[in-house]
Amino acid sequence: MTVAEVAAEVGASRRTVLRDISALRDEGFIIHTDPGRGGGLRLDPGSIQTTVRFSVIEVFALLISVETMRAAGNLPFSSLADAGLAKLEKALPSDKVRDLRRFLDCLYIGKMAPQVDLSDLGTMDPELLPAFETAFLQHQYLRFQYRDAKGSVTRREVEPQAMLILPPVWYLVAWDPDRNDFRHFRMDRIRQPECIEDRFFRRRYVPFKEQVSQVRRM
Amino acid sequence: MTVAEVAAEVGASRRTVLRDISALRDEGFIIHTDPGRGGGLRLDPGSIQTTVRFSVIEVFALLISVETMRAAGNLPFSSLADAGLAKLEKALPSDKVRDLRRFLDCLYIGKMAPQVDLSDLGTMDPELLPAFETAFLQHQYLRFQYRDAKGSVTRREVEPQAMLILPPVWYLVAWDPDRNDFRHFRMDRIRQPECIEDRFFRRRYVPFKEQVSQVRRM
DNA sequence: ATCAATGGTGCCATATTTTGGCACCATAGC
DNA sequence: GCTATGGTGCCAAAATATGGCACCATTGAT
Repeated sequence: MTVAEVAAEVGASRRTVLRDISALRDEGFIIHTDPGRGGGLRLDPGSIQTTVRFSVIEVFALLISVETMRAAGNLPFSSLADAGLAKLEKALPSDKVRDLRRFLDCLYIGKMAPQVDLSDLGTMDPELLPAFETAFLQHQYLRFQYRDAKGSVTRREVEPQAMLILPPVWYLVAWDPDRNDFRHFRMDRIRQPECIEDRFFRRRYVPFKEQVSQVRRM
Repeated sequence: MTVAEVAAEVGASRRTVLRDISALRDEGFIIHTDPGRGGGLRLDPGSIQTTVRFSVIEVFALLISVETMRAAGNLPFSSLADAGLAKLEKALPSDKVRDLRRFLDCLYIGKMAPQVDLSDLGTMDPELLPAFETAFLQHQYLRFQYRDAKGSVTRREVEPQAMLILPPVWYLVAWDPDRNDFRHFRMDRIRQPECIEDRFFRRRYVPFKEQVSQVRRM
């Protein structure tokens, strides 16, 4: 298109369109121009940028998802996804980036344990991530309802110490003060999670043995 | 904080700050106010929205990553990630959404084949996704350099028919006209991909057998 | 060589939008 | 009742965007 055509289309003057083009170039759009008779404007489609607005927790969820995928060695087209990730992370306020790092420090990934029963694999409670965010970062106790493999439901009150992924199952690794030992809880079996103001200290969690690596970032 | 304090901090008038607060509320920020002596403003931290600008191909890469993760049954905190995904998809121009769907139609995921040698697992060529986008959506031939398991390098010219994920390895499934059969190419062994204008017809690809499902969306 | 069609820039008056100040209202605590 | 707070309507002033004009550079057609 020529500048005059664009101006007619949007109902602005030639001068304004030229100014807008200059502004768009400053914003990163790549617009080729050909002067002279038969010339005009060409917008590089690859340079089109779309604007997305996220809440902080959404960025958090996306980053954790993709980081986990990377840790599983399963991130395709990584340099492009990386660029997107970098933008996501840059969008987070700096204190939230610190939180994210600390959260990822608690995240471990391993191979699937072959003997796990997947027939009843459910979805996680939507409140789980916000609850984890508080529980892990503030070292607060977590109280929840847990349905074990046999179907019996109990109420637990534990110290969240780590998260363990044995794809496709996610586990909460927590110190159970009642039983004085670590326990693994399948996240899809947790309901009604809530944090308790009381604080605890972090314990040393040694994941099973080999075959488990930490989802680290930078 | 009080409005007067905010005004002093940002160097604007009380009136302007009040106008800006009203605008922020229109944008979805949740700001509680307490009138009367000792009152002031309180910003709900959960309502903070950050603005991120993506190129179309970055959105594409992120969506493919997360969709694949979902197909692998490995998407944690899904309702929150979903909200982020929905925003990402909404940010795509509608013709690109159609492209994305068609691209995902070509994507299959299965269990890891246990006998694969992962010692030389490399990273994909950054040009691979843009090349795939053209090759799969325009049904164009793909030409590339391929280094096989023995290390010998050949040049190929094939019809891209599907992508197969056997985590953590990604394969291009393509019809090789020279050999008159389907061939599987590990994506991390592909270099210098480029599309050729010639078109081909889609062939019926039947992935191995069971254990492989399609990464479908909606 | 000349001419017309194109992008591009500088300048300035005009149009539009934003800002600041003021008066005033409602509410809550002292 | 007084004071400190958020909130609104109004209007003039300040800031910004727009449109018009003159003019330059480049390119292709005549």
